Amino acid sequence: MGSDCRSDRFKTPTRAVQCAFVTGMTASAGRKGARGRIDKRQAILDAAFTVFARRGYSQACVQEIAEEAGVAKPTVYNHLSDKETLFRHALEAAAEAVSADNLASVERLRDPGDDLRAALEDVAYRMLRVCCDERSRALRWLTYAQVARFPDMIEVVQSRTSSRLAEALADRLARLSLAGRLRRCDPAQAAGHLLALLTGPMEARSLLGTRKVSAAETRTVANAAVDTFLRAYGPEPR
Amino acid sequence: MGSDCRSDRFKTPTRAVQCAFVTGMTASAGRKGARGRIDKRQAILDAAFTVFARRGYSQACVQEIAEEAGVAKPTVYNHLSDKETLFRHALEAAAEAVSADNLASVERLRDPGDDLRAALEDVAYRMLRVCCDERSRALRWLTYAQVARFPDMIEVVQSRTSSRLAEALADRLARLSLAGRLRRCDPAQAAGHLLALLTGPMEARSLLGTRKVSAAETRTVANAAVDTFLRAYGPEPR
DNA sequence: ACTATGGTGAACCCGTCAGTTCAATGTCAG
DNA sequence: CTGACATTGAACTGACGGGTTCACCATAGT
Repeated sequence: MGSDCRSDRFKTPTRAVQCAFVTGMTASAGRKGARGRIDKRQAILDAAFTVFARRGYSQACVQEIAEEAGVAKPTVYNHLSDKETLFRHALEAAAEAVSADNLASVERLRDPGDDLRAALEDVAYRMLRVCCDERSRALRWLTYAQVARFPDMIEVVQSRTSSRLAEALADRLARLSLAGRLRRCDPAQAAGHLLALLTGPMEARSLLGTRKVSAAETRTVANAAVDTFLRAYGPEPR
Repeated sequence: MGSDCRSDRFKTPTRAVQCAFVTGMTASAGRKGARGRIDKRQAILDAAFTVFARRGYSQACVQEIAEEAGVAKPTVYNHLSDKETLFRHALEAAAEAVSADNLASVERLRDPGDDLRAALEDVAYRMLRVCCDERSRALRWLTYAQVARFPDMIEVVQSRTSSRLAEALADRLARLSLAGRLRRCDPAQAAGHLLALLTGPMEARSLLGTRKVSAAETRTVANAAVDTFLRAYGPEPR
């Protein structure tokens, strides 16, 4: 069987690519059984996000996505009709994953303990980490970059990330306000302001994500934001 | 005479080419009748930004830029060597124009009068108007969208817009702090926080610029930001 | 062993578009 | 008038890439 067509089997199996990029799921090896098809679909979606994040939409070619997924090009089209569908599904999955991470961070405000400032600083740092990691950055970038082509994706992504995060944070701040640990205020506005104080300076420092920001620097940004936030929204002196 | 037409491929971008299109002009148009002595190069750069803003980089074709400028395609290549050069020059000019507008807004803080809050609200509203108008939005969008292809443009644009604005604002805040009208603080951080409080909520409301935000709503955002800012950075009660 | 299912590589069609060439035209300098 | 030169429309080249087709193959379930 060593005919010409089999002679190129020395291609490295890039099948073990990081599926964790989008889904955060463990890279369950693709047993080529009944589940093979599902694994492939997942691998393709993961690879799509990876490549789109690397090249941008128009520069990413389906061939590269196929290679990244360790799959042939026709297989890609077999699972997802075309490039646009690929893009939409990949972004939506990534948005969902980011959302989960964000909500997990905020949840820590449910029991802030005695030291509210410390709790806020902790949550702030975690949110910055999530908001500025590679996946999150790529997601925002891709969405923003393709406004002209897919304007509806803004709504899809925004609702799953910023909006959901702001709402969850507002919930926690409302409780804190009611408990007298923050002054009486509009919790939605307070949440918006806290998030702005965090992400705004962070984006400036990272030059829209192109420059690496150290953990210490991130902590500084987080603490400064919390300080300003507490000056503005902390409990009234009575 | 336009003797430099062919020879300026590598000419420095010296003259900040005023991208008039950004100032709200509508496809100004070198009308074919007036084909005498208009500066074609200017028209081409204006048209380039207009079309890039409309379609994005890769979707914009040089043919359309030529038509927008009222010029033939070879003429475009006669003035600017290729599409990339077109893009870089157009963006840089737009950044320069946005910078000028931003600095003009901040300059109003030089003599804030008796009512600091009112002065800040006025300046905040003006900055929001500048930061969120069509030209500014298109500029940020294009820069962000082409990070993968032209990573260096981030630096070019950022330094002329965000950074320059933040510095100018920090200058004014430093004076106010020294005059006892704000508490003692790091002016750079204060400026960063004020800008974040303004642009963050604004971007959320406008869905990254896709939704129109009314003047009244903009005012609300500005006033809320100033309120929070003054609570955090206002003069200490002593 | 047989067949069905889905995967595979390679070639292919086709549209788009950057960048070029060219002959013709318009405009000015002298 | 004439020559120099920018400009123009149109046609052309070459690259690139989305999407399809097809003949072939590998494995699973029977």
